[in-house]
Amino acid sequence: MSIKNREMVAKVIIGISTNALNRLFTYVIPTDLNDQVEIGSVVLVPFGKGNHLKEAYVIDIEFNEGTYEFELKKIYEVKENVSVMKELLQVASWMHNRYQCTITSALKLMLPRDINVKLKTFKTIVINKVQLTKLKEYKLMIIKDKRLVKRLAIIEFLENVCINSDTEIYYFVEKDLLAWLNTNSAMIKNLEKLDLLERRDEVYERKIAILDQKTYDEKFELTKEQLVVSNEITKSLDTNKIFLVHGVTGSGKTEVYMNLIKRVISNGQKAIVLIPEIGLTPQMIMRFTGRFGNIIGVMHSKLNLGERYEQWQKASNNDVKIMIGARSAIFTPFDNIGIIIIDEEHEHTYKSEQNPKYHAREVAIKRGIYHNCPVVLGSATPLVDNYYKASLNQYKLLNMTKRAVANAYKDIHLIDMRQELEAGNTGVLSRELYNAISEALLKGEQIILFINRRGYANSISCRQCGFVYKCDHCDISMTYHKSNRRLICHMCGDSKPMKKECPMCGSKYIKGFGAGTQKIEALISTIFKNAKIIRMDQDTTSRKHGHETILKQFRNHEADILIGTQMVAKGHDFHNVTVVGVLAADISLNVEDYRGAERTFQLITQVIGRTGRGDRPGRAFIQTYQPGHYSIVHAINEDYISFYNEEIIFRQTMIYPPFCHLLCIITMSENDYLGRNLLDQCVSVIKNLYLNTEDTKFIILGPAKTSIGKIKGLYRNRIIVKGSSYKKLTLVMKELYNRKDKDNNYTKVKLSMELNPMGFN
DNA sequence: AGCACGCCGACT
DNA sequence: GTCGGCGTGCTC
Repeated sequence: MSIKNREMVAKVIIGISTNALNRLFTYVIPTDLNDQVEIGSVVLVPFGKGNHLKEAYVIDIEFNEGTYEFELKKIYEVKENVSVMKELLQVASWMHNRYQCTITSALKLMLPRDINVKLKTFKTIVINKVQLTKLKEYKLMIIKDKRLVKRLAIIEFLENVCINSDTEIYYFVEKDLLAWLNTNSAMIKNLEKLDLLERRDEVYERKIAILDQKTYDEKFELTKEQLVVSNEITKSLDTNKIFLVHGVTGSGKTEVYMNLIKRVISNGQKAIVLIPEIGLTPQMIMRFTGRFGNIIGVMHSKLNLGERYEQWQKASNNDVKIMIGARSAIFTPFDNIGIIIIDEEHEHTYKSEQNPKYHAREVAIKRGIYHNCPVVLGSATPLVDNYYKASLNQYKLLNMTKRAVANAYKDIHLIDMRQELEAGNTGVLSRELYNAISEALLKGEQIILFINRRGYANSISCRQCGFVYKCDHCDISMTYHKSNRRLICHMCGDSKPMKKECPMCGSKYIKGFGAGTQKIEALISTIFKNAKIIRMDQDTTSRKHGHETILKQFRNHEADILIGTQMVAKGHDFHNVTVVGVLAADISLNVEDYRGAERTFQLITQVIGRTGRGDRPGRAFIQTYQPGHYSIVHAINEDYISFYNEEIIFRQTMIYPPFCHLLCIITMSENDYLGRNLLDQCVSVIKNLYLNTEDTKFIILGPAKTSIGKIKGLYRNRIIVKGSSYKKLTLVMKELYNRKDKDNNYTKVKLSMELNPMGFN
């Protein structure tokens, strides 16, 4: 028998994301599908007792050696138009190891969500030169026939348009034509029978609104500083170096990105640009489309299935060469990537909160190695971890310290809320901020107020002296629990009693921060009764164009005061805003997370970056009970490096990342005791594990309740394992998952593990 | 994810 | 006896 005739089999992964199925299954490739099945193909296979057709992904193809103890089933169908590139198959397998996710769940990120979406088509009328001539002759034939007036009208219409067009072939959208002439398609069909025109199904291109909006900015010339940074990266375009661009707000990082991409494109390569959330940065995309036109694609969570499919296809077919998108755009099916850019790299949105809990930066670096292209991380407030890597020369640090465009004067006020209390002001607004708002309202100017609720927890602090209850071991704010009137550390589980007086100054003004955006909105509206107030938070922006609607209303001055969470602080320019305020900087500072100082620094830096952008001077007011805290002081002085120097010492002394990796293990269970018990088991396993060696010892914190102790009837408990080796911690994860799977005492307990999570809720 | 098998309690 | 609850195990 010749090799040609030997039967082939495909090794596939079934498209069901579960541990038990995270392995290869073998299917015969029917000879008639031989040409279609390739590595990376998406196929349908009969699976299980019921032989239900399931989606599967072809990982490998080999000859059928016939060494199977069971009868192989056959591949039923091959999906056209979709497949996974070989490089991305590798990425999926790498993700399985790194994040302990199923290969299927990783592969699903690399395919359009519903691969069955058909490209939408619509009837198009096509007329060529020959047909046009015939059409004219036909018109003369029927011109006197009174029964054919309608037909004549159509012909005249078509003819007129053709005369005014200078192409060889003429296209008309049938439904538009019918609407114009108030008729139906029967007439057109008759003309088709006479071969005077042709009706075709043309692919309908979904218009993605954002791609139609263009900003043509004249400024192509780079400033000296932009040029230095751009040249530095250009030198390394054929390496997989990682760059950290630390550029102050307004230093023009986008211009540098566009310059680099221009080079990459002219080399015949492609580019991926990640931004935190499309809804927040439409201007960025508009600038890109203005500069690069129709080779831009977008990919983000608010596109519908059809839109996603089309963008994916365009990337796959080389119709677009630059993909701008949120986290998932890192999986764009590009071959020959020349650069990957991650803007605002410090943003938490780059880490997925669902399985697979991947970090887009890590995937970017992985892809960068394959494509031998640079990865550029940009931020005004780099993640401490990444700045540390730059200090070790693992990343190449590039600085942009100058604003590209001169700014209006800005005026920053740090307000000590303890003094407000001393003066008898117990409200949410300091006198200074109140006055500033009143003045601005009188002048018809606008105000933005931030309430930084993210990561909010019921921390307890003294409004007279600024004291905050912190854990003695973890140096992190403790959380007050009403049930037993104790303060608990959600890192390690240690607790202490809550006293009625401040242990520092003895005052009675010791309590928690409570107000969310809604409550603040109500309070502010009673203070400024005549002002129109608009709120922007997760509740008000969940709809498809939620962000844009609210921001547009505010830009059109349909409201005087905008109250919002951190999302408001992102790159928006409101030229009529002259007052911005952070109502309680302490909320983000006193979170039960070691990143509280970092988040506070980021927030204040962003808020300050928003002021003085127009031609009017801007004023920023930062209210806090801890005006001496290094994150606040350095943010006010716009001094990242001093902040970093203090923060890195805190991380080092307390052993937090980047000086360790954190493995966060959570159990969720109807039975609180059972969940906690499983964690106790985990602790003893980890302590005795062969991986727990003297030189890289694990530090185990907890078990402790999570900050929200019970969600949907399930009690949540947690341990945190600190370790120096990422690899070892993934092996711990694997070991614990395996043991739990085998032990049927805990089938009712859900176990969830994540390495280096962005938050601790 | 499904589906079958099998073990147990409850019931015509 | 048998019906049906769900816990357990397997899927090329």
